[in-house]
Amino acid sequence: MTKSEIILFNTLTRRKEKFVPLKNGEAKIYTCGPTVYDFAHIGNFRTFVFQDLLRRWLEYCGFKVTQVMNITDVDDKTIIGARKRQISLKEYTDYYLKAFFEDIETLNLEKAEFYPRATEHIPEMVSLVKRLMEKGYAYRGEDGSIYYDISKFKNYGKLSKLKIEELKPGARVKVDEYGKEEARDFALWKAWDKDDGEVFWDTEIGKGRPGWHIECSTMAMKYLGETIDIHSGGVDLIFPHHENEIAQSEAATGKEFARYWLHSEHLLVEGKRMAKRYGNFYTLRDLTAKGYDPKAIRYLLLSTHYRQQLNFTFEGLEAAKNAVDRLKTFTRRLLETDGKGCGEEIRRLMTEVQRRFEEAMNDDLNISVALAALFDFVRDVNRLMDENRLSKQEAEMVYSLMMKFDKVLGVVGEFKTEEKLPTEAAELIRKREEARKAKDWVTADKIRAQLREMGVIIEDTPQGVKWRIEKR
RNA sequence: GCCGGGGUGGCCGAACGGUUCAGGCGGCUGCCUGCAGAGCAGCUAUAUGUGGGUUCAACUCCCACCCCCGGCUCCA
Repeated sequence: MTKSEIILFNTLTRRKEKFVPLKNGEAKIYTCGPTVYDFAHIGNFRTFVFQDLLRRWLEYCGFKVTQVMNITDVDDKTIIGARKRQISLKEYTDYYLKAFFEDIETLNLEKAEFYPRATEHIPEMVSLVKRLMEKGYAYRGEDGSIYYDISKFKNYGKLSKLKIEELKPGARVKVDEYGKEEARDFALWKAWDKDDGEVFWDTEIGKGRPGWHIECSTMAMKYLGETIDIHSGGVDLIFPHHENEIAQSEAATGKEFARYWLHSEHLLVEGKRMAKRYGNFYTLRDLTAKGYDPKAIRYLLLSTHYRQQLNFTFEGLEAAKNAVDRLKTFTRRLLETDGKGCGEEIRRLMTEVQRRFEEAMNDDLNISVALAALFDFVRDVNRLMDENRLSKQEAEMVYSLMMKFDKVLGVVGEFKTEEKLPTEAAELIRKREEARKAKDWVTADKIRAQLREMGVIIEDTPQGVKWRIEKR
């Protein structure tokens, strides 16, 4: 574990706080996941990548992380979607859930320990709703739905810093649409109506389906306990979603629900809010289909501090790709290095970069500063290699360090040194060398182009010709 | 209307009351190279939305204004 401590910005207090987990050395985190009604878009992934970075940083620091990411597979959008396609809710959400898991892998997100689905936790939700009714926090509305009476929860608004009284005149509050007593109350359990079709559960509290917020309270407590260390999601979830989760959970248990609340800012695309009507709405698949490298996308989403709005542009994506290439090229070069050795200097540089990287990340995941430290290091070590002053053994140490950093960043990946060169490529390289010896540059360049077509990249260096296979 | 966040070089993006404005990307020049690639070195004019103020010193603090983004029960 790193000696210095992790500082995180807690939305609850609106200040940076030292992270002290409930249980020494363990971090229990709940990260709000996707509603599986469509392919997730890059805005969603900005948040998921942030949550991944958080998780990886905690692990780097030696914490045993238990992460829960919920899967919302029953709500208005999923029900409507399934109905449009005339398939069951499960069939519909399974499809998008599978796609989500594929996307997670594409973006190199570490797997959470649990991905609970709302529909698989109905009994637990029902019992939480019952508990809230027994304690007098919930009531049944005229329509048969069960609502949470926010006036009963004295701390309502503590996360979003909204005052109940000021919620009322809000322009977007639809009054009297349902059978709630107060427009601001929210549904714990929605009574079945004909638009729900076959989607309902017959339970002790009636025929219907759960409200949105109850799943998170229920599943967080089931897998992580009544008080969790960190809860996170996009800023848009602060209100009402997270506020309501607090109200439900804390009313039921009388205990603090989550100690640290972390929220990531939104992503803009070309300076604008991402929306289908602006034509700037992208899923991960849209981008990979255009040929963009997932590692570059990950880097771009990662490289801006999570509490800063991130402006996603194709120019930026191009830049991200080049930055990732620089790290990759550097790391690969380490494997081929066999110089004289520089002794103390490399140790000093390694100590320095680790110190800077860790200090930056510990400060509320200040990734920009951490990356700056990393790139400084890359430049310094490149210079050592240029001067033939890095030994094989030293290069191996640096390579291990790069892998350690990449365990956090997830953009470089391992290099396989013993990739097989196809025999025909080997033959071409031999021919090209002959041509070069004879200073027949035309033939040499032709063969180089030919190899490139085959996906074999040739580089002439003072140490002889080097090749690598570039998969596409 | 109420409440937040932000405006930094060609682009992205840190920092902070005071050493060179970090780092990345792009462009240019040089070194290396048959060329290319990679790398290194240097350059990219007086950067911090505007106008005031505080201070020996402000991008950093204060005031006003302009603009952008967001929250105020769909939303990552």
